[in-house]
Amino acid sequence: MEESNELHSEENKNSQDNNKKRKLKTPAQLMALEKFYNEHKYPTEEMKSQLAEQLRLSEKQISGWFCHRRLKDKRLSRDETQANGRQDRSSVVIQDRASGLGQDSCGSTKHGEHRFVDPREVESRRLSGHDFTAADITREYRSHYTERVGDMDNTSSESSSSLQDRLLTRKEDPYDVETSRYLTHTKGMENMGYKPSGFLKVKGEAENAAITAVKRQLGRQYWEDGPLLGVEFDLLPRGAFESPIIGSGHEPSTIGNTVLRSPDISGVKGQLSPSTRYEVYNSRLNSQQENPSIMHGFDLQEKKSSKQLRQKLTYLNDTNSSPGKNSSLDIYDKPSGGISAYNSNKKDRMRPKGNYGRKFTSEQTEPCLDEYDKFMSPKIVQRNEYLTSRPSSSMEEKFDGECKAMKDYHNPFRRMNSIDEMVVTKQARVNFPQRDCGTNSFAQMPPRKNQIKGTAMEMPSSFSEDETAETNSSVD
DNA sequence: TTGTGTTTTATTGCCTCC
DNA sequence: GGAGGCAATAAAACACAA
Repeated sequence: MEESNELHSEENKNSQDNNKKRKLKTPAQLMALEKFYNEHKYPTEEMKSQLAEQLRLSEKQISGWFCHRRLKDKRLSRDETQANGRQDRSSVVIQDRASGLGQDSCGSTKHGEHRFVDPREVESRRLSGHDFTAADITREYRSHYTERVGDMDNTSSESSSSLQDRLLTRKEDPYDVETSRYLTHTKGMENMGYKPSGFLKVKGEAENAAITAVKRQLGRQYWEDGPLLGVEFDLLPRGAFESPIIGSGHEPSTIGNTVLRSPDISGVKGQLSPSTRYEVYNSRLNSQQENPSIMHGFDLQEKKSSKQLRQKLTYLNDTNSSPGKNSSLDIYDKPSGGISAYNSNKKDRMRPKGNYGRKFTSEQTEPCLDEYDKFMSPKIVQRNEYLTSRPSSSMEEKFDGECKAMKDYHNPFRRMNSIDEMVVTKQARVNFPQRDCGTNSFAQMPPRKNQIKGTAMEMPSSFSEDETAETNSSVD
């Protein structure tokens, strides 16, 4: 009895100690959470549960993280609003569109000031009245409002969710594909009990109609793809983005024959959190890529460079890895000189910062190659290979195949649907045993049907052939 | 090495909705 | 009343400059 009490007190003590000290999320967990947050600001209970299980966190932690993440969004939103307080409405819209953080889709019903239009409204409309599949919704999200939703959704507002989503690289970011696939998997959605929550919960159709009406009114003031409110922007002079950075501490990196210049990220590198940096990096790149009008001054080479630059940055954002590292712990805990050529001086050197550079306690174990890491890893290697020395075609094929298989293989929340899928999964395990992480649910993820071969699978279906060819040519 | 500032995480209380 | 969410707060972890 005494022994038992002792044991209990010991456990309590341990648990208290464990609870007392906050534990930092591992980079992989953060990335997964961020990615998930980009897709679902208000995850359902089941989603949280799944996420918690897969990230080896408690549901409480998950809930708390999402809560704080939303607060962070809101705070950023407020800051941006204050910083741009003098801007007129149109400018605010511009800023909102560009920053991706200008709006918050706070689910609270008591914060009317933040009641901006949210993708969940679209979601709400669809879920409430129309028989759209989850894939449709996902396409809607994934296309980042390139499809005009009533000619206003992409102009009047986008939530930080969708914008952050947009901020994330879509072609390169493996999470993107992965979570997207999760979203597109209707069955998975059903399994997850996908349903509107939070903000969406309290939004009735009448409200949607009202908001939509406002959005329409606002939206009409904008051109579909052009400047706002009739403001003409001068085309950027040719080479405007070719500022002579050389010699100013930003050393260009060379990939093949293409010179990549480090983006002007020194200003944001200083104090931004990992996630924020992640957003900023991508927003800067995506802001160029998303808006075709900005591309006026770009010739093909520049576009090419931009793509490669983005790819490089994505690589930098996703990892601080060195080649050959498979585990996320390796990736994040041991930043190596693999990118030293890119950041040579001290000020701009790409060192891990924030959580990316944080040490993790010994008891804080990384989820054993959760789906994100597992399937990210090959790409990391691929990118690194690509950046340091162009991979041989066989290398490419190898990684390509691996990536494809891994992406198909490690699809979170997907469940076995058929024997065929199980067979394929088994095959995938044989192909990539080193990434098989035991009986983790992710390890049982069946491959995806309708696999797309090669790099094309990394692209949203909305991408044109030209872009596909272009991307391929950039690789060439 | 140290002090300071920032970010992240955990906790608590309150509010709203069902 | 319970669940879910937001806001405020404290504290830990980290970055950075002196």
